[in-house]
Amino acid sequence: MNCYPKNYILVIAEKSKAAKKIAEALSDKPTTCKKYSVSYWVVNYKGKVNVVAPAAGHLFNLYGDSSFPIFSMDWKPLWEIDDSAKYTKKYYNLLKDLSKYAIEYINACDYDIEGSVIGYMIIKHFGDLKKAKRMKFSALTKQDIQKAYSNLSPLDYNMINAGIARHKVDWIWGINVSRALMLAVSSVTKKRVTLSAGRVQSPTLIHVVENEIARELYIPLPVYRVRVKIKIGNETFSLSLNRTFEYKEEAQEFANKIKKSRAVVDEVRIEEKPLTRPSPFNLGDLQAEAGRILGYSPYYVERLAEELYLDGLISYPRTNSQKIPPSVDIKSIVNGLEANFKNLVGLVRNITKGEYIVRQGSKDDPAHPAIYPTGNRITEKLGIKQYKLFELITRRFLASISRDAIMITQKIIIRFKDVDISDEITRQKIKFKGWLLLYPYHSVKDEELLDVKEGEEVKIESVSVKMDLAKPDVKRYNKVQLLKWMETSNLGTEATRGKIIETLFNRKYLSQKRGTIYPTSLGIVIVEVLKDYFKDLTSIELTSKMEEKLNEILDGKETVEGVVAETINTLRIYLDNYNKYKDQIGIKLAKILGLMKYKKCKFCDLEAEYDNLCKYHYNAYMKLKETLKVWKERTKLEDKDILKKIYSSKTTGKYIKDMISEMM
DNA sequence: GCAAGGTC
Ligand SMILES: [Zn+2]
Repeated sequence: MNCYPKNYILVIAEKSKAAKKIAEALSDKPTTCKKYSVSYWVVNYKGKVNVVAPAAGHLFNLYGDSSFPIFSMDWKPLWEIDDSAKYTKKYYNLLKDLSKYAIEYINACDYDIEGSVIGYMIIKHFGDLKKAKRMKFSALTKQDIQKAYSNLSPLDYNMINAGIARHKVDWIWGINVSRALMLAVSSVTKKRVTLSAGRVQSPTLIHVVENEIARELYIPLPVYRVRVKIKIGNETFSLSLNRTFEYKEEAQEFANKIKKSRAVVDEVRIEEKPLTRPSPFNLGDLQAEAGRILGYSPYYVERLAEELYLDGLISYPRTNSQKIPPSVDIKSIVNGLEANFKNLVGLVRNITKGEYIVRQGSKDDPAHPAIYPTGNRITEKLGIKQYKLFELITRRFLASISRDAIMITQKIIIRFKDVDISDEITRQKIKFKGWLLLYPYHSVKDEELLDVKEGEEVKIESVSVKMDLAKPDVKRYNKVQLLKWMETSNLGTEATRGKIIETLFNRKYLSQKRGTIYPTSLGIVIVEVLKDYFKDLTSIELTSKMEEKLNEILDGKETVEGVVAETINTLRIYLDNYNKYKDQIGIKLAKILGLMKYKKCKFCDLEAEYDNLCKYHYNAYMKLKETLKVWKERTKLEDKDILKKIYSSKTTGKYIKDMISEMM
């Protein structure tokens, strides 16, 4: 068919892969055409000529001049305003050209608010909104696409407006507060530094900072436990009883009672339990597992997965879904994988006898299924890191369609008759390995069961009291754990979480040591400034409130103008206050950036506020004094010995250790 | 130059 027809229906897809799928669903033999080195397709469908052409995500973005504050912005071609998005120019030009001779437009972008904006902007700038329709599909399968094509709706203005409001709210908050921070510094120092704040990045930074401060102020408290060595038949076991005591005397008293008690095997419980196979990956799970197993950072995983997707080896990776719909032909995917993963395919056939049942996860996505291998064989040579990720995705997919493992657990309940206390010994054995063979990245205990019978006598060999230190309930984060926190806090999307974490590193708000994330002094001060002057931006509630507003727009109860006006009003109040304290903020930031002299804390780069200590080290000192009293009461030890014990514990926070080093 | 969101 002619690549330059006239009077056709222009079908706009969000990306090239989707355009191709749509064309193939509408025709068995779509004509592939190319312009500006971008492929598009011409098909005849139900007697009409359709041209299916791709965008590349957003081709338009918000732009405003460099004034401050700034509340007016316009949509501009992305390639004009962002040097790193020059590649969008060819898609822009293609859609502009193809719009000229179209008589109808169909927005066939992903069915979510961003997809609605992407298609709307293209039709608005190049085509005719009065001749536009929306196509709604939830999977890029032939049936879904054909069904969607025959049930076209008018343009979904509520969704478009919700998307536009999202762009504007983020832009207004982000650009203005970022400029406020930078201008505060430059007005005091005449120096330009890049600083930023935003709806997603700022609550994420604050979470790291608050977590870190709590962790570095941690002081373990002593607890006492009773350990019992017992003998059943010829075998000895060591039990650490669950009960904990604050005071050594209490623990000793309890230990004496145990020592005098008789003991017996009260019950032997043997159970068979499935160890459920995992669901297929969504992007967050893939980033978590690739981090845990391969040591890759979340953003790197997203980039590699994108390449595998473009190579045609895996399905679309930026998805939240853990489900694979029945329209996906699992059998032929497994057959296809045989070329590159002969052993794994052999294993999965063996385990399942060729009957594959996907273990569907609970999470879903409006536009895409879970990540799975397409079954295409590797044609171009993959780098080793890419190959490892592909193998991980393949193994996870095969595990998800295989069978649950079966575990046998044995619980031996030991009862100390005279004190009426029970404890247990547990053993577990793998009866059927199932998916564990395909996805061998969990250490699952496989032990022999014990030959112990109910009513058997238990000999108490020895009883002792041991001091333990309580474990902290705050843990430092690595990138993957931070990304998972963002996910559960509903911050960012699949495509942006990894990138936003990298932004916090690029701003030098965060640093990393052996994989563990620490906030820098600059990060800590940025958090202080945001908490004092732009409180809304410090909370994840800004996102949930925004989403409520977007839902109101979706329900037709609110408008873009209303939401934008509300944002501006809130921000204006903050900015009025900011103007009063601008120099103070600038000085505070300039100091930590090394642009002004100041008196540093004896132990860190923050400003000394209490004699020669920053407020965090001062807090550490106060807390240590209080905790010392508790320790003394419980252990009856000398201060010096207590400090030594606290200092030598791995769990003690750094601020606390700094203060102890001062006192010893 | 600065956000967050698409996609490469
Ligand atoms: Zn300090």
